[in-house]
Amino acid sequence: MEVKQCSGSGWSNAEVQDERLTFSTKNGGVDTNFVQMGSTLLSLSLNNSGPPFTQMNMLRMKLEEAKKENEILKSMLNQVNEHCTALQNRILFEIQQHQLSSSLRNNNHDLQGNRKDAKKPMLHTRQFLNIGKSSLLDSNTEECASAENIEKKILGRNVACGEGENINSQITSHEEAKHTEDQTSEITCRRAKVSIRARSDFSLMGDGCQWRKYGQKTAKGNPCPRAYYRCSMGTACPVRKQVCLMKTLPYSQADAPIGIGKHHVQRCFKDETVLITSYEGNHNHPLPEAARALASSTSAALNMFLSGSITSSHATTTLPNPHLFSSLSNISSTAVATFSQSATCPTVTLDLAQPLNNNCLQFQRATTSQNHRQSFFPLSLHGHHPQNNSKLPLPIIMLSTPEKNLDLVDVVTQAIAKDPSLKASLFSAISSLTGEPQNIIDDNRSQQSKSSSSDGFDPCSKMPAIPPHHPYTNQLL
DNA sequence: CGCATTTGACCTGCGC
DNA sequence: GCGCAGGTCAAATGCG
Repeated sequence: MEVKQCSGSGWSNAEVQDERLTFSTKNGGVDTNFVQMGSTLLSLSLNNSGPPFTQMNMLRMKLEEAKKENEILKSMLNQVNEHCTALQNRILFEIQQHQLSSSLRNNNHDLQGNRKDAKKPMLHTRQFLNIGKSSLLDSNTEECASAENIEKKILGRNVACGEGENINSQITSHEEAKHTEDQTSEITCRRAKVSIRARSDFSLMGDGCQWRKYGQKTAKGNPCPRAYYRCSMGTACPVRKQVCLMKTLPYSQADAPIGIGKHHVQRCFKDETVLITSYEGNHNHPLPEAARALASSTSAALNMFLSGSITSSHATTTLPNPHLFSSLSNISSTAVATFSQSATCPTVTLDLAQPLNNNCLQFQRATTSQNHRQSFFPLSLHGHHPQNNSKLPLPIIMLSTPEKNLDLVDVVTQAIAKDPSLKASLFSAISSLTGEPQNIIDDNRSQQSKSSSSDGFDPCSKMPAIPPHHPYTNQLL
């Protein structure tokens, strides 16, 4: 018996996968040709032919088994990721629902005293929901009932965005409910916006997605036209992207694209080396690896905003994800995320153009006043003062305040004491992240002591941070 | 010929 | 109510 098919480089994949081999035998001049044998026989035969074949075959079989297991694990991981995202979305909207109902209750109470003032906080929520003309809040006497309707809408949106079309199909029996859900789903997917400021030598910011340009407009007072792109990777993908063009060049004159697809030049008006790209909506299709990382971070940033700061109009934190952003900005490997409640929609601005120290966490907050008073709290990520080798590392205020190099606790305590809204906002944000009420100041100290003793603990973790492997659903790219 | 971009018209929201 | 500005549409155009 001789092994008919065994190439010099080894067994073919097909043969190994089928765990069969093909043999040719000659028995008394009668060629039995190719006989396919089971793996057991094969193993015995190979044992007769020598140890190298047996080991190689065993290794290949193990490799195939590992591959199969890997595939199974991959699919399991994808499922877990999807479920995780669905749960995250559910939590977010439950929080929003809670905040909205609280706000409505407050409004109803305030309306008895001053209706105009009571309308203001609702405006943000309403704008966020984009209820617009069909406002459920127009009637004073119906506000309680309207609150219930809004909550239903939010719940429907929760289901729509968190669990996708499967859940949608479960409630098709109620046509009106489905219509409302579709609307609210669209609302959520379209209204929240993530803007990225990135310093780049290239004319295009490759994000791994395919975009189709559908419009261009020149903004008043800005010589740079703004271009509008629609995601063309999926059918009817709702994601849109807009950029400010430095100049209107034909594609042939533009720099070579980094990613897939073609884009126009897009620059910040004040700084022509800065690209400003705004994303809006959620992809309804799987993303390529290149786009997934950015999508996960932008969605994480937005989740931070939606989960903890929906009632505040402006707040900033830093997203420490150097691997992700290094491809987008050659200056800074951190992103300063600015959360703002604009007139039209909540916006998260990831500023990669700021020349920040990589080891610094910047926390910025502004009041809800029109003046947008801002406080900067850049914190050392590694928890120690660069000029102080204290064995007990404490984050230090290093910049932007007159009280330079004061202990974080002292300065934050002062800042919180001076600004009740900051205190409330911090409390809300931290509570939403940890799921439990917290004493900010006390926990700050305890966390710092924890951080000094635990490996890999990031002082940022008390701030909204990007999960290491955020699923790519709920993307914003 | 098909696809992507361009560009003027149209729509919509907001401020006065 | 009106005008403005931003956003979108869709026919025209260009390119491979």
